[in-house]
Amino acid sequence: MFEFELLHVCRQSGARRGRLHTPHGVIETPVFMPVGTQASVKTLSPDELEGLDASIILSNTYHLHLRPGEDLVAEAGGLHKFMRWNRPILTDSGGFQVFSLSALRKVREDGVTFRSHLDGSKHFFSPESALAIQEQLGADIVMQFDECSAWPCEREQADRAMRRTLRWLERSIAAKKRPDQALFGIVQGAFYEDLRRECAREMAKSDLPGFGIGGLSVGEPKDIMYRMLDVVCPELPAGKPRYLMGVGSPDCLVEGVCHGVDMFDCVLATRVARNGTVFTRHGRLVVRGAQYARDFAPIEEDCDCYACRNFSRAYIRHLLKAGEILALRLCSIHNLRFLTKLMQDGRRAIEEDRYLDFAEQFYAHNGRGTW
RNA sequence: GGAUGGGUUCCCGAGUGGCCAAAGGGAGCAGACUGUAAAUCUGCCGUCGCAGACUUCGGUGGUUCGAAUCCACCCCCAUCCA
Repeated sequence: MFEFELLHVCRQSGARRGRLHTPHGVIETPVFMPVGTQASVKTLSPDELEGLDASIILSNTYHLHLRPGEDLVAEAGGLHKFMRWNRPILTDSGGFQVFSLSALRKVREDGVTFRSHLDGSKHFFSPESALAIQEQLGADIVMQFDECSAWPCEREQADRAMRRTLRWLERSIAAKKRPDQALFGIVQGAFYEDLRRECAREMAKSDLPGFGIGGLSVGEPKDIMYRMLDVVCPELPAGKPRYLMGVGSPDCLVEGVCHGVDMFDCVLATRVARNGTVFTRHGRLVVRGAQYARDFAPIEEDCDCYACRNFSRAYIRHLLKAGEILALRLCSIHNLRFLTKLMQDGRRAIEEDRYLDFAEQFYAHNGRGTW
């Protein structure tokens, strides 16, 4: 029901080309997964996402638990049916929300007590409850409840969070009931190579269908993130997918693939889109900027997305300035298409053993580390 | 023609003797954004500039140590009455 095929490893770069089989269809990897936190990729319909070649999307345990609640989603027939998305879904466990809403939480061994950002009410998440919620939601891939640490992070704290995450993984495995869902562990260890290595090595002992790499892209320099990937990936079984959580920008995706990553998700594309910035092969373009007021060219001349095939920068800028919702949709469509296309092109480059060339060509135009 | 209320920095609008280059919005410009508390947030927003200086609150003149604020006249605007 759930299977990962490692189809090819690029002889030039070591980048991996794979295929992930899930109950709701096949995912070609490397893949970028759009984020639909509250059972919706902001501003877009499922039809539009399919048109963008999104093969899997994310949703979120924490947010859906608070609203509308997993019982309601289950009553609706599960998340796929509820949001009318028939392709695969991955739900994040809420570990990251606990991390990013740190002011409202208290972490202990049994789990985390936190306050809802919506109404201040008190809630408790444990590895078992986070998994139980995800089983009710019914995603194809579910993530373990983990403890994410910050940048920078004291070694002692990083060590504690990493070991706790390992223990929480064991509890998640023990609590898991649905055989049709794939449970991914999440490698932690902050920015300490030995902690990362140890965590990955320990996790690799569990026969998991895939592995998340968490706690990265939380403010550290990119080189440090890449070094962590180089430490972690060799420890993970080659035949299982690796998911770099919360990443990222176009350059991070290109580079992440070089370091052995198969799956990515990030809100950046859709968030910056709503704030008037679009991705292009020549770097980011703040289409909201005054310099585009009379620019009647599309965002990207040869982009096949709906926004680029039909509208000019000047028009989109006008919509942005005027506060029209269409602007947010057009920019989101473009940015997501940019990333899915980037992955499509990357997959072909891997198959043809020229991914390094592909990456270098990308950097030549896009700049390295501009995001 | 008469009565009343008004004219403030791009717009709206507060300010009725010094703490005013002038509140607050809006618009504009720029920046941020990486497992989404985000159609959000931050900064700038009279001119030149390091300090600081200079010009500004319909116009002109006056009172005062000092005026966007008080007085006189004038010009506009709104509403009402003829």
